[in-house]
Amino acid sequence: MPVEMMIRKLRLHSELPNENIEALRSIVTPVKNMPEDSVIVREGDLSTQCCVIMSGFAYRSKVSETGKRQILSFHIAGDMPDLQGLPLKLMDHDLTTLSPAQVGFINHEALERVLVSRPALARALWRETLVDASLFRQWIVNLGTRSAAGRMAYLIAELRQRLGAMGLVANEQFDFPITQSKLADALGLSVVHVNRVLQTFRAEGVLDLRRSVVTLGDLEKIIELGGFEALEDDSAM
Amino acid sequence: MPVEMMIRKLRLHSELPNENIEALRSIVTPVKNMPEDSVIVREGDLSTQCCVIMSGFAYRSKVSETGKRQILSFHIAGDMPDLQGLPLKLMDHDLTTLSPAQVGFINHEALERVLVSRPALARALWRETLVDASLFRQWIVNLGTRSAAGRMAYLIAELRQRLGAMGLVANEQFDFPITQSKLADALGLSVVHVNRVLQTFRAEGVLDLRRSVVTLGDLEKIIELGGFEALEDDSAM
DNA sequence: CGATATATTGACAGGAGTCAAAGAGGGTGG
DNA sequence: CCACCCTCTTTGACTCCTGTCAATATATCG
Repeated sequence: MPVEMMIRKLRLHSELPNENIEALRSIVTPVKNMPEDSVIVREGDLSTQCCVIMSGFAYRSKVSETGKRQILSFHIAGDMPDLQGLPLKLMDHDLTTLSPAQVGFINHEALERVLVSRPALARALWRETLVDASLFRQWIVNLGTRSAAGRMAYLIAELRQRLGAMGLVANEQFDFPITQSKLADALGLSVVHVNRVLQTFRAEGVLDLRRSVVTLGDLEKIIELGGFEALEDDSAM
Repeated sequence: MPVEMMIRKLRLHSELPNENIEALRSIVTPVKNMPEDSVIVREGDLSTQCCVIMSGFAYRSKVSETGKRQILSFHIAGDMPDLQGLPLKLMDHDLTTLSPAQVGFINHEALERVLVSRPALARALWRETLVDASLFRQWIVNLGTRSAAGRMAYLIAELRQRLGAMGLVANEQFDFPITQSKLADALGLSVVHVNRVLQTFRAEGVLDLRRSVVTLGDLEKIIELGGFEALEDDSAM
C-alpha cells in the first residue's frame, strides 16, 4: 500500500485525523510506473497536479546559465517533491526520476476542494513544503562550508536519516541508484573529484557507494565528516 | 508608513482584498528600532511571533558543526524572514539584523485568529514562504555552479532586483551595509578572496561595494557574470 | 587620540578542476 | 554466446582557483 508512505511522512510533523487522511487518499490517482530519467515536471511548466513518490527515487534540478546542472535535492518514497506547485504554479526547476519509480498524482483542483473544508490538512501540507525548505537551507550550509569529502558524507548521512525514517535502511545499507556524474552535479564538484572522494571512503572503510547501493562502513566517521546532526524530533509542531 | 512595504511585497504574488490587508495591518505591533547585529530569533527557539522588516537589513544564518557560519539569505524592507515559524515553530537558524533596522512583529496567536476566516490570506502567506524557498534554491545553484566572481555578481544582481521591486534602488546605486567577512560567510569564500574579487570588480568598473553602498558600474557584465535571469513576472500565481 | 574592527597585500600551499586516455560493466543484436 | 557499443568509472598529469597565514594599512568610534 504505497500511499501509506506519504501519510507516514506527513504524520512525522503533523497530527492528522483519519478523516483527513482518507480524503487525501481518495484523490490520489492510481500509481504510474515510470522508468528512470523520466521528467515529471519541467522548469517553466504550470503545475496542475502534484506527485507522490511511492517507490524509487527522484531529484530536482536547475541548470544555470553557464549550462551547468545543479541537483537541488533527492526524493524518496513518501515525498511530494512538487507540492509547492500548488500555491505557486510556475515551476522554477525540473523534477526527474532517478531510478524506475512508482508515482502517484493528485490533481490540484481536487486537492483544493478537499482543502477548503480541512484547514488542518492545508496546514500539514504547508508544513511539508517548509520542511522541504529547511532541507534546502541545510544544503546551502553543506555547499558553503564543507570540503568535498564533508559534502559527500553529509549527503549520505542525510539520505540515511530520511530513508531510515521511512524504514528503507537495513543493515546499514540502502539503495541509492546514482551515477558519479549526478553526484557531482548535486555536490557542486567535478566527476573526477567525486570519484577520488569515493575511493578514499572505500579505502578507509568509511562507506562504499557502488552499483546503486550504499554500504555504511563507519557511521561515526560519516557523521563526523558530514557534521550531520540528527534532526530533533518533532516535539515542536 | 513602513508596513506598506510588506503589503506591497505580498501583492507581488497574491491578490489580496483590502479587508485582508486591514486585518493584517491591525495586528502588527508598533515598530521597534533595533541596532545592527541584534539577534531577532535564534536557532532552537520556539517562535511565538513573526517579524516584518520595515527598514534596514537582516540576514539568516546557521553555523555548521565545524564552527563555520553560513549566511543563508539577506532580507530587506517588506520581508517576513521568519514567517515559516508560524507553521513550523522550531527555528532551525538564526535571524539577525545586518544594519540598524525597524522591525514590526506579529503575534502568532493573533495571526492565527485572523487566518481562520481568511483562507486567501493564509494562502498568500504560504506563497510568501515558498518564494523564500525558491530563493534558497537559486542560492544553491549559485554556490554549486559558479566561481567566486560569479557568486558575488549573482548576489548583487539578486539584491538589486529585490531592492528594485521595493523601490530602493536609485541611480544604479543602493544601500548594503555589509562587511567583507559577512560576504565571505554568505558566499562560502574566504575574506581574503572576497576582497580580491571586489577589487577586481572595482578595477574593471563592474561594480563598487564600499562603505555600505553598492554602485553598479556595468550592469550587463554583472548579469552576465552572475548568470542572473530576471524573475518572470508573476502571471502564474 | 588610542583602540578595535575592517580592509588590503603578499607569499605560499593545496584542494579541486580540466584534459585525455584507458578500463569495466551492462545491454543488445547477430 | 560472443562481439560490439555505450555509458560509467578510474587514472595520471598538470593547472589554477581559492584558502591560509601573517603583516600592514585604513576606518570607525568612544
